Amino acid sequence: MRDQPNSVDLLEWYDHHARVMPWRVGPAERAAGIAPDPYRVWLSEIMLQQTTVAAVKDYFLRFTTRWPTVSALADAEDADVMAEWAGLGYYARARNLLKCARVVANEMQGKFPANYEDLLKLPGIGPYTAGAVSAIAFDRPSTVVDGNVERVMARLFDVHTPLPAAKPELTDFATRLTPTDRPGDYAQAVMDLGATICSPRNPACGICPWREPCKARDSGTAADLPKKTPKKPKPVRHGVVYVAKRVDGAFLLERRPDSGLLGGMLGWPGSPWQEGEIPPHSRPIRAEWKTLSGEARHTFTHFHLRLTIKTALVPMDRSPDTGFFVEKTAFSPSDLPTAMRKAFDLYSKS
DNA sequence: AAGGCGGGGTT
DNA sequence: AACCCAGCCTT
Repeated sequence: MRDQPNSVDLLEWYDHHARVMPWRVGPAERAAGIAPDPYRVWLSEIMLQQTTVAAVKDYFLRFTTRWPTVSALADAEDADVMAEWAGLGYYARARNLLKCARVVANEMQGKFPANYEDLLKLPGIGPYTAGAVSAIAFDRPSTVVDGNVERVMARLFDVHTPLPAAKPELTDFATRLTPTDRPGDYAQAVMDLGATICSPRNPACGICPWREPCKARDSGTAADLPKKTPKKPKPVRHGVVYVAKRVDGAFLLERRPDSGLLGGMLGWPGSPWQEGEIPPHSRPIRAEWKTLSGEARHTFTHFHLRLTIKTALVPMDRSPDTGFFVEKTAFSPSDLPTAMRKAFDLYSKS
């Protein structure tokens, strides 16, 4: 009879192969009694939602340098936090990040709750993040189920049910494997295993600490798991944005509404975006508009976008119908979400 | 239960 | 150009 997967085997592997990351307290440090800072664990886990480690690194370092504590972040201006988050995507995370920081700073004396249920109540914290913060920051035996863990469980137990229907079953397997000894290291170990050895495409089964008990390795189906229900094709939407430069170098921008696409972010004023023809709309300021050749292309979660860019140079004394001028010294393209930054890049090269 | 919500990487 | 990855919230 084949052995069951064993958390001790995984932890032994993790002790030698843990990835080094700016927010992580490694196994040796933890064994020496060094506890992680819950603020840094929480911030990193919010940033890591749907986002790779490589993309998060620089953002994490900038955020923690500028706002070293949850109270410092709670006192920040909304616009500063949104600008610092620009380019990382899923901007509701940044709005919820601030909401959460203010609850923790103002109602919890700057201390994050340690248990899963209380963490789950906070804005932007769902089942995954509640488990991750509870396990990693407070060494509680919470079960952590992210995409890596789903993949590892699907392979270990050869689950062929497609996601997301398989989620409860995979969570159940993950729960039964979670140890009470070193739960924080274990949570990071399963995710590291999924990110390195048990990777989506070419799993390195030959060097996997769980190769013996892995049912999918047994049956040769590892690389085909987990199954996923097919996704819908993305339609193409079209729109116009207006890049107005005042003669002193200031640019005309608008603050997008908090709800919806790119919510709370700066952007160029423009038309709505839709399939087919560009809908009727009004220009943000009276000027002689010229249309640039070419389009800025960007793909969102559920559609492709093609933006036509119109530009104008406007005199000092003219006031906009929409938006506000941002002084030359205060404007930075890196404050814009990527779609808007691409539009600016096209304008810059014209 | 289903769909909205980014961006980067790989093929 | 098409495909892959993937957690929280709202509806």
